[in-house]
Amino acid sequence: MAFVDIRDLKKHSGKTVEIHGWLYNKRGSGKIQFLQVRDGSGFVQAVMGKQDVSEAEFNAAKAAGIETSVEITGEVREDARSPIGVELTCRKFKILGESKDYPIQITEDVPNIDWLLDRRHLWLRSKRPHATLRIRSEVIQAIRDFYYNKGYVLFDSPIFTPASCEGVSTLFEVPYFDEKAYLTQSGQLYGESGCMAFGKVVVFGPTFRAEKSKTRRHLTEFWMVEPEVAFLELDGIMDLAEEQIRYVVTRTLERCKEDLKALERDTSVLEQVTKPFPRVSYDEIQKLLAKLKEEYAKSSDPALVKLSGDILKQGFGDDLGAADETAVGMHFKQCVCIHRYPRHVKAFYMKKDPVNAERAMCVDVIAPEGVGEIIGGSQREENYDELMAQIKKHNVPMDSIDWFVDLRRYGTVPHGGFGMGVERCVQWISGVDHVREAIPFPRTIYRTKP
RNA sequence: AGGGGUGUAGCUUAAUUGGUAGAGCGUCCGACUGUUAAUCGGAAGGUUCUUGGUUCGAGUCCAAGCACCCCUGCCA
Repeated sequence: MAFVDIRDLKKHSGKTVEIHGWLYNKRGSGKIQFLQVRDGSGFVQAVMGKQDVSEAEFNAAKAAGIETSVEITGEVREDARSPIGVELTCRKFKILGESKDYPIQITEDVPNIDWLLDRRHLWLRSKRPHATLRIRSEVIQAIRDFYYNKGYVLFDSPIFTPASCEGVSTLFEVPYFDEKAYLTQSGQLYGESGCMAFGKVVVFGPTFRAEKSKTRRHLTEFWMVEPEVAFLELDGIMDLAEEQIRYVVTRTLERCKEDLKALERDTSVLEQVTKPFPRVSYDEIQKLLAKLKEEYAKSSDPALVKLSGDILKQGFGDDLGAADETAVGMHFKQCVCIHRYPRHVKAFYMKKDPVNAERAMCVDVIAPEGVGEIIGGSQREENYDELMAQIKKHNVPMDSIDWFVDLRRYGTVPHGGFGMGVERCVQWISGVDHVREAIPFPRTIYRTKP
């Protein structure tokens, strides 16, 4: 007899089937045992009456601890009390692997996240990480399908790189035979060479940042999707970013209903993703923020008054701060594209705005609900002389980037792309508080284990 | 890197002015044939983060250290 996935049990109503899995929870008496079994596809209750099985089987079930792995044969029976509509009447029960004193309990008193992350290899079995990581899986598959269906070539960039792509951020240095290498912090420069060969490429892989960030938005190792397209200019880049986010969110809403429900995610803001994203320039956003700052200062809500104090802290001409992004998200209640930031706060490879030399042809997509920046992108500087000037200005070491400059020497064209942080996207969609819940084994400044 | 905070049983936590470290959950034992985070009865479980100091007496006060969390900055 073949094992049946718990999610498919309803199709076998009235029949005798075999399932295997782990005891998620159980309760019972001297005469009946209620065994909650999970197999990764779903949860079902197997009901074991004392007369249904041998005495040895009954006693084994009674003594089994949480997370014992089991094989159960039983009849699938419809029951209105079951959350999945069916139960199993247990006929045979076999223990595959014992489990005593399982450390993680099902409880209202949620242990702190650090304690749980120390046991992440086990915590993965619990409902909350299970739902979050299923959403992650769907998000990643949606991203891959989106680009595949649009004819993009999947273009893998190297993990070992010679030096900084952006010049400023801290890189992880690793010994590389007799030399030094660095773990990539972006595949973009390689993506740019890819798009000159294939037109439309997408880089999708892990990236590493050695910044000592200690916030709920940062990881030292995270996954990034980076499309790069030849002949695409800033408006087209915003179109692509918007279309991609819309596709990923609507598809996850459709296909992960149960997981979102398990996480008690209010999806009303996510559903706004079908509307066009407001596109606001940096200069316009400054005016809006000044207005919001004034408005929030008068609020009776102390949280808004505090936020008001933090808005526009950075001053005009500087990058936006976290409070600014929160205020923008609160105002629009959906994703917003902010474009044409001051050039001096952005990376060297971004194209100068032909209308205002102080501005860069770039765009950040800010997600609402306090998640902040999930996409950063730009049209790239395609002019050789302009690019060289920027490289010098930013002190990018020429000997590690000379190959990149070749792209402007041999048939340069307008082009651009963006990077989206997969974990931040998953964090937003699933509504989990911390980006570390959005990846199976998070790496942060103080955590490389398990 | 800067600012703020926390550390008591496996987990969540209480402990008045410095005066016997207590509870809920989990675990173990027992009861219960319809429980859904079951219920009821009982038991075990503590170097109060570490070291030093003040005191008749320290979970509580002081100092140093360790660990982690949150926020800011950097970014995705």
